[in-house]
Amino acid sequence: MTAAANSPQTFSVTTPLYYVNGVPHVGSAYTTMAVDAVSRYHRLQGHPTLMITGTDEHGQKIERTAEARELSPQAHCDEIVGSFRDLWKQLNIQHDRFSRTTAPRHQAIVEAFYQRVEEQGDIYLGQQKGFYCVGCEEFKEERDLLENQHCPLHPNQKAEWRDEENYFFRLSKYQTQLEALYAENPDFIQPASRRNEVLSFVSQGLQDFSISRVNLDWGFPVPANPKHTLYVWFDALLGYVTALVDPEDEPTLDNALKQWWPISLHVIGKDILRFHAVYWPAMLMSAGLPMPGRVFGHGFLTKDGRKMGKSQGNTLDPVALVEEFGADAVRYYFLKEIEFGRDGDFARTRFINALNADLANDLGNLVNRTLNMAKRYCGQVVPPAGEFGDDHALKQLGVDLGDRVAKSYTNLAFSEACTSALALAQASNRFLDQQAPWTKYKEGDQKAVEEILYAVLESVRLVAYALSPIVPTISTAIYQQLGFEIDFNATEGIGQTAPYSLHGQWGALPVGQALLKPKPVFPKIEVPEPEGTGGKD
RNA sequence: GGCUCAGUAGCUCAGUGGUAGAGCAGGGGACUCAUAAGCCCUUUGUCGCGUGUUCAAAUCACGCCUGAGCCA
Repeated sequence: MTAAANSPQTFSVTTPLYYVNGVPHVGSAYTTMAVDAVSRYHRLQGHPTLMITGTDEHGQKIERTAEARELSPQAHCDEIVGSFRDLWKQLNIQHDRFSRTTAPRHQAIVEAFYQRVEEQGDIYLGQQKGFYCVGCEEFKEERDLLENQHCPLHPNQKAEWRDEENYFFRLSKYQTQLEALYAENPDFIQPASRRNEVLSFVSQGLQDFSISRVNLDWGFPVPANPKHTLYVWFDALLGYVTALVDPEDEPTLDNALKQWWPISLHVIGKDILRFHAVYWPAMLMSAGLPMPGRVFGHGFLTKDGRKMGKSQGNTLDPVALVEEFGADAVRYYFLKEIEFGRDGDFARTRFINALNADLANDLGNLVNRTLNMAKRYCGQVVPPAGEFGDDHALKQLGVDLGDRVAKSYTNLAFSEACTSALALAQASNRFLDQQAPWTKYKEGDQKAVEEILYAVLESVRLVAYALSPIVPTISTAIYQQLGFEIDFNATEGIGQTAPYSLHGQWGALPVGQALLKPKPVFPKIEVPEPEGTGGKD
């Protein structure tokens, strides 16, 4: 086992590789927005950052879905992959890599990895009997099935009886090592509630799991025996490794691992925790690779308090949502209103309320009123700062905002980051009303007006910067109105043009900088008609 | 069935021994730089139910109810 190749500052992070059974749902968007936000934060810090997303395209379920659509599996996948790419573009996701498990280079990595595991004696041929749910791509215990062998998660599909030869991975061998991993790295699985789940699962004893299927063509053949097709999860997890290979490099394990391994953080939905927190580390142990830094299992989304699902007719289309409200609104709602790690709900009125209150009223209007005053009272340039004591209402909050927010982003506490940033905007509104620069201006106290406006403009800047990983377009609009030529959506160099070490501090706004004409950065969302289906029953 | 977590104002949540808080929504007021916005004030709670421990419990213990999750 080699030492970690990447430096402590390097940050590599993944979303799951999404299963292309259908077009992306809002849960995938949620994970991806969170990963994008934390990646953007690390780029601001100037850390070498690699943000990985992609798609998982093999398995029986894909094969059958494609068949039902009268398409080849590859044609089906290509089409769905397109809809993922489109959505990420609409949501302003800055991924560095998009890993597809059907890529030929992925096969090379999978074979190399398989060989290492096999050389460890961790793969053997065995017999697998049981009911198989194609929906889950998993064998089920009979007691876990409903009547007539229907899977509870896929009640419209009957689990299929299988009695077949499968290759197995010797997971049982790694029980002790896994338990040591969890004990030595208490933060390996987050949040803590998820960690407890995994601990209790592992403590019950680990069984080897099957890593191949017969009667399935859509996947990679098992190298030692092409009659078998590699189990979709075994190949999907390795998509993270494939993603690390530079596009111009040969797809070898060495090339994959040289710069970005180990992955700093895997962000996943809680449904696939076991694969990432148990199977995946064991596979890596077998292959002799260093462990990833963290696995974070976030919560699920509901809509109007109910589970989402096509069969219930209760879905939330992320594409429609972005088209209606824009990327920043969607990003802000999910990252601010839901504590990352817990389950959360989407409700339209709550969505509109939150955005109007925070982005339009507290922040947007603050920017607007302040710039208007700077235009009117200070010749549309950043006025002289004057001297601020440490007891200054805004400076007091502003001086450590950068550090607090940094901590929040590191912990994936996006909601907390937003609340901290917003607190400065709210304090600024209060400050303006207390100081009433419009009155002081009429009284001819120009110096006081300038000091007040500088403090507020600087606060606004700091808030915009702190929120930029979450609402990059709004932050850019604010920054540009403040006279900066900085674009938080620029794909390169943001860590140099707007480094955290400078812009994350109080006082980075240059005196005399020319301001632009104020223009609303986030128009208030008008509610059409309160008519209709209220909470009556 | 076993284990875990949650149940606090209309909504989202904080509060882990000293008789309840925040944000949003709702109501009222003063102001005017502003996206009718911001500011100030403000209504509402058997803190899921019951029993117990304690001078004192939302907070501890036990039981129950409801919801969510894990148990390959």
